[in-house]
Amino acid sequence: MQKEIDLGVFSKECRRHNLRVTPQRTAIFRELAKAKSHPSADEMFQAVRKEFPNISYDTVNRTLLTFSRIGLINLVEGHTTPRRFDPDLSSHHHFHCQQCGRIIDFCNSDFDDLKIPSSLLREFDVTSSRVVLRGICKACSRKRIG
Amino acid sequence: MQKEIDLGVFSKECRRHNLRVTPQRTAIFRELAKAKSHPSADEMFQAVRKEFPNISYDTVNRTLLTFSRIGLINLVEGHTTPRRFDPDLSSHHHFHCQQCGRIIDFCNSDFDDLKIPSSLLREFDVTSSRVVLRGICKACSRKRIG
DNA sequence: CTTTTTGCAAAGCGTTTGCATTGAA
DNA sequence: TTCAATGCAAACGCTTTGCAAAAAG
Repeated sequence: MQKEIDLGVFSKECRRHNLRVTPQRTAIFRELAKAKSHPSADEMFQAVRKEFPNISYDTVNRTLLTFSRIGLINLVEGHTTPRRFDPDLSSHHHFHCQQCGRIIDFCNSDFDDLKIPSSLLREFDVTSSRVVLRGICKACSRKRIG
Repeated sequence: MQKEIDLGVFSKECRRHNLRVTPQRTAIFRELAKAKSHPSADEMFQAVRKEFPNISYDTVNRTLLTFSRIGLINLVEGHTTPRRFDPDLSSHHHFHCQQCGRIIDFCNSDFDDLKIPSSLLREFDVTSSRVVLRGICKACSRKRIG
């Protein structure tokens, strides 16, 4: 089940975004293909380091941010710091702006009533569900054009 | 549109969880009712401080964590630190365990095909959607019983 | 040769900890 | 009177910054 590593796609994407193909970036890209579900920058650093002992944490962290910026990987939403608290306990959904980071609430009754498959209910004790959309908010897309 | 403040519910919930009703907690609870969408601990600190000048950041932060633990408020998922990266670009969904913090991937084709209302598409430039479930994972619920 | 990228070290930001003091029940 | 909650200050974890040296194109 090992993901196939396509270095051609990698260097093409780099060129498309005017990024240089360095040994460090290549090593990080290779390691991502082997990565377990949702690695942190530090986990990636520890892994890449084995193949590339002189690489710095910094380069790994910056490269991961670069890769997520150009869409080679994604950032995963989580309940981490700086924490945001939500006093609104009623059912609602979230739009995350990839540009400004804002999280905007919206309501949608279809999304409130999602049927959670029984296979999932057997595996998890589910207490809530939410639809999370990502993209660019109105304010940011105006800035891009203007 | 000001949310109604029910201090009765508040003190009942505190008693139910063996938490003492202190002036600090009451002030924070009051302020939460006025809060704009997703305040951070520091934003809450700045707000509560105006009514309660001697309160410490610490108390505000700890109290917010306590409130979210007993379900008086929620934590909001976001793309914050420590960051987690996802090399899997194919459509999938997430289960967040509230106990251990793990994020578990699952696939579900119904969730892949959610119809995003055109009212939302007019407001946002949506690039991806995901269902995020919260609850307790199998491993953690075994620990609770055993 | 030019411009990006790298590695390092220091700074930064928000959170957490340990502990003595205070105060709710 | 007891035990939880508070406030403070220091420690901590992870990220970011500034910059000189190295390397890609």
